[in-house]
Amino acid sequence: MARAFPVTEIESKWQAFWLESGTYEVDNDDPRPSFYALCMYPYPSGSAHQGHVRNYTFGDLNVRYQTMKGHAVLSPFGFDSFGLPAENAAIKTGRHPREFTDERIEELRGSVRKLGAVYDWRREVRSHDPRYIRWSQAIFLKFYEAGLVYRKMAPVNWCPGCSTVLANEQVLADGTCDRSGDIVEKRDLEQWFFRITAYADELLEMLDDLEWPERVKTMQRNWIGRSEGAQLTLKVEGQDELGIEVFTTRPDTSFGMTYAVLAPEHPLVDQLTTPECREAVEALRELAAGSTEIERTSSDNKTLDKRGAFTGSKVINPFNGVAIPVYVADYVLMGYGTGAIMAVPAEDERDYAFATAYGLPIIRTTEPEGGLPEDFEGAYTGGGIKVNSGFLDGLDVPTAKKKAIAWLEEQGIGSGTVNYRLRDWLVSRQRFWGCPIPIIYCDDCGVVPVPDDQLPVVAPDDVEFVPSGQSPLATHQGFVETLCPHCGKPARRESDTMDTFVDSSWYYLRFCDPFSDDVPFSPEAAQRWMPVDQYIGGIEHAILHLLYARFFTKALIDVGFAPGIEREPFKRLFTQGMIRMDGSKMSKSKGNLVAPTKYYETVGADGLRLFHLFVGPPADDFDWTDQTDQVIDGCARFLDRLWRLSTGEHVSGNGAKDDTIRRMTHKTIKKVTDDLDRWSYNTAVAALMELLNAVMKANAEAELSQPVRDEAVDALIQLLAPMAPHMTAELWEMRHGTHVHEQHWPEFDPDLVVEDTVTMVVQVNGKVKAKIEVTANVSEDEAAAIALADEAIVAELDGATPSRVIARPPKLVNIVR
RNA sequence: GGGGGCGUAGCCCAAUCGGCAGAGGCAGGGCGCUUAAACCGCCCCAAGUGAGGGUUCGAGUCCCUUCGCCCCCA
Repeated sequence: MARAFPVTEIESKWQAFWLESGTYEVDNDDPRPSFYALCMYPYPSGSAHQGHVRNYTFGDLNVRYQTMKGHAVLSPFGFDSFGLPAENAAIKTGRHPREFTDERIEELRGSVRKLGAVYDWRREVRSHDPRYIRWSQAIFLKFYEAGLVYRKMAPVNWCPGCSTVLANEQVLADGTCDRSGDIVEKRDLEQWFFRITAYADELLEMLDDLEWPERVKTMQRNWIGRSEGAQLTLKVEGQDELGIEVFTTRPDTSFGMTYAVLAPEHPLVDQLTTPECREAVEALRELAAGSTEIERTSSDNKTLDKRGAFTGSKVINPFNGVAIPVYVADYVLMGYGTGAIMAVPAEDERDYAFATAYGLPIIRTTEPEGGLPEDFEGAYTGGGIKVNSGFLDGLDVPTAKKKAIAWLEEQGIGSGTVNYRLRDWLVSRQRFWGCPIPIIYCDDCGVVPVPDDQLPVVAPDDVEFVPSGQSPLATHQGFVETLCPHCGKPARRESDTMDTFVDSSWYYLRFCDPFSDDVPFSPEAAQRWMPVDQYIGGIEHAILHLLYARFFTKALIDVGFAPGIEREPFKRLFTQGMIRMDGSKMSKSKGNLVAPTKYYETVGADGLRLFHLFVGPPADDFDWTDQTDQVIDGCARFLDRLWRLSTGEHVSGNGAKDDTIRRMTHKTIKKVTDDLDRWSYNTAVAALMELLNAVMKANAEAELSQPVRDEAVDALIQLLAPMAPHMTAELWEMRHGTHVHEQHWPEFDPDLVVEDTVTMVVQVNGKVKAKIEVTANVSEDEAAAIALADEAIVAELDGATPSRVIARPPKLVNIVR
């Protein structure tokens, strides 16, 4: 479409200005009150896509708005530059991931600048930069020293075809490798963990006070999955020294336990399996090894009858002394609780399904008020009164729980415990393109941390990427072979790298001070800027990234790296909606991207930004459709109209609309300010359009005096400045010779936003019968009196006495006949 | 299976604390401008809020049931 002004020229001009002038560079000793605005730093995937545009449009609006409100706004940018795509590309092309990554960083940085988003580029951080790696590794070792990092055996996804370890996202839903199609197996490897469970309670409790979307908090609560219950020992029949530790959230149902289940990986399986049962148990273990956790725990599993096997052993239910069979079943996971359960089919759905499939007895121990219906089938998981439960009979569920736990403790066979679904964070990745774990293995000295003066440990450049191998690090002699820092003898380096979530768990702290090389960040700088005042990103990071980052902040404080900062890193979180196309998420992998580039040429970054702000509530998803381009043109048209009004001739007017327009201008200032504070960008834009329409019309009809017109136009430009920064900068410069983004955010005159008179609606039985102009401060009694005196109302009532009059001055009176 | 979100003019969306269903945009129509068209300017147009029930003087908004789409978790 033809534009009213040279879009590209103006946008380049201002982008260069913002970069060169350093307007958005802030020093740590800036005297203004601070505001930390942060968008989740991106994986450098090349040129920005619409998701980035949306994200950085919201972020930039915050940066510019808060700057105009007088804050020193910390607005950093960086790159989450380690990760699988670069490594896969390296395998495909033979090029080093660094080259590939650096190119994409250049590309993304360039297209972010084209959007007109402003950052303090001096603070740029890249995960793969040795200066960053050095501190990721130092933090790892500090955590190790503090006991927050440890090693243990854990299963990994192993693809026999590729003879390599796969990340979870490389395993397809059907349990096959995304590259070779082979069935992925589980293999045990010695791996590194972060002890995030040590912070489970704090991570749960501190959620309450965060200004985050409720659903994100709910997701985190569910992920942590705190449950109170009991742990108890079930003694093996005939082998008194042997017992199975089980965890249950329902100790009150113990009298209903009719069998016990071990996870297939449980260490006691071998000992408890009798020779005649061995074959079936082994078959089941193989089945489980080849299944995903989702398959194993899915409750709509139709093949339950094939998913369990009797071990041949029995254990004693300590509550009633009954011997019950021990099964192995894959619906019990080794990672949850103790890896073994007491099964109560009457009161647990999966136990019920299993018991039904295997013909195991079902004993009900809870009766709801009024009893269960005759024909009730399935598990009853609600509350009620205990029955068939010995000394618990007649108690309600919570009381019975307490009493059962007390009894277990008395008997010395169990205790009340808290269990979490949250597990320790496995950070080992058998990958090349990640932050190397700074550990050396020595035959004599064991596990030895790399000394601080030898950090960073950086992956070598002279590696070959072959399609079907392990990480090139593991086979690179120059890397792996080293000397023990303790005894000086030959030793081996750890060749695993860290999960990239480690990098993204502290980058927001490094942004506070990316200049220091003797500390990860100076405590003073972190104290100055933290916590992040507004964090913006996608809902897909609702659980892992945000949980890990919260854990890191707390742990960094506790190990002494970040004294004096708040324990929660992100005070306010906003999660933007997804962009969908043809019903699915717009993404590179779906191949349904609509590149932003073409819009820069036509409607400009300003037009595209305005579209993203205007199309709907920022938190909602929206569909990119055939009509979208027309809506984008509509946004550009609005900018054109403002340009014309601002640069066009003032029609010498009689001032007839002066009062109306002045009031409207000030109301718009109030409305837009309120809307920006509550993330209602779509309505803020609509309010600006409304004002512009009114001003243009009044101006065209010669009803405005120059000062009123100028006041309105200036307000429009200032209010629009955080949304369409280039054009507003140009217009303001033309009008005032100064920079609009350095102006203070406009303030409204309170006298001009309140109306003297209001239209009061009078209803009879809820139906509008009259509209009367009243003074805005009319009292309840006056409003009722005015309403009842109205001609139309008198006629409507026809002499009848109203049974009720509800007055809500000054807007409404409802008369009930 | 569990948790959450969204259903309002042909389309995208407003209605902030329960008070006149309509702010804004797109599409469409009309008029003006034009030799003509585009652009531009002005005007017009339309739903009773997915469905059913309840609470209330009053429900798009609160509660229950139900349908559809989407997201997260299992």
